[in-house]
Amino acid sequence: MNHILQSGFNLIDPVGPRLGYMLRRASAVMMAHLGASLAPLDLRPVEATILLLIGANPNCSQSDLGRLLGIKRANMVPLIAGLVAKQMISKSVGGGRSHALSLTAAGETARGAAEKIMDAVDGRYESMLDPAQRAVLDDALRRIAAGLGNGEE
Amino acid sequence: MNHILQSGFNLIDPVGPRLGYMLRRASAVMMAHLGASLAPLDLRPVEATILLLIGANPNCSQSDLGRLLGIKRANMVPLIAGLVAKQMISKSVGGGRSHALSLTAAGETARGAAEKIMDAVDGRYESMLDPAQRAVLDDALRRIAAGLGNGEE
DNA sequence: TATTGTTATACTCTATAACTATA
DNA sequence: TATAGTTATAGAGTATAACAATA
Repeated sequence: MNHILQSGFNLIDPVGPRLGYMLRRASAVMMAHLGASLAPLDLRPVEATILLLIGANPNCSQSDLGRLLGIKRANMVPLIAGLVAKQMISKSVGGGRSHALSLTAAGETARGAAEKIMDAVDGRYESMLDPAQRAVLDDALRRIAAGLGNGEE
Repeated sequence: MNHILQSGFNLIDPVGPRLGYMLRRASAVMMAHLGASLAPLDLRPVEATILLLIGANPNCSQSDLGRLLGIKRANMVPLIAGLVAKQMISKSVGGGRSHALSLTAAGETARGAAEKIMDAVDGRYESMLDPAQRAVLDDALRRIAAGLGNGEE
């Protein structure tokens, strides 16, 4: 087990302390953890998210989901088709050309299991912070995600 | 300009308040902003990062960079080749089979410009927070990125 | 033998353009 | 005409396997 010194170079990291890269790395760590935790359900994070969303919004359309998740219409097609193939969601006729999406019994079971896993993963990281820190983190992330208030640039 | 009501459905969002998804969205917003801001330099965020890293660590190898950035050896090849093609970095002989990477004059110019842009983007978001909030955010992101202290799972 | 650089390949995610169907 | 779903396609990003070169 002597693979600690794998290189003759110990790099100085000028980007590690930057906000943008810290966000990126923290996000990647949590997403990787979530992905590994959902793997036993044969669900990716985006699929679990869609199950939770349809559960909370029965009869929504896949375009509705795409808008909320920032996923283009065209890219929703294989996602929804995959969950239909797994018999977790079903389509019925909706207004216009849209479909009304709902969870099947198996889909509701998967949604419940996925929610439990997502709660557990979030909980593991939230437990590293005290309530005051969590409140500050929440507020900061919300403001960053909302983008720059005025100028779009 | 009446494209406010683009759908008959206003979705409830059960994943929006989750830590993992807030991190992901905040990261995506900042990365998109950084990408757009670097575009005039014809540099992607990962290329700008590599320029900063080589500037801080002259004569490092591309495997060193890959290890620090979490990019596989095989995927470093086109990245480094692209920056060599842009005449921003150059390779000289290193130990073993490795190359010693360094910035050309044009690369040093680009590195300086990229650093200024990265400072500006980070600054725009950091200015939305007071110093106490920034300190809490930094600490929280660092701990999340470090992963779970003990059990890997 | 271990490490580096390299090629080839595949899979996911994302983006655009174009087409069809429906209110 | 505007919206929804679909198809095809192209570009990043990332992963693995295999190979050559070098200490």
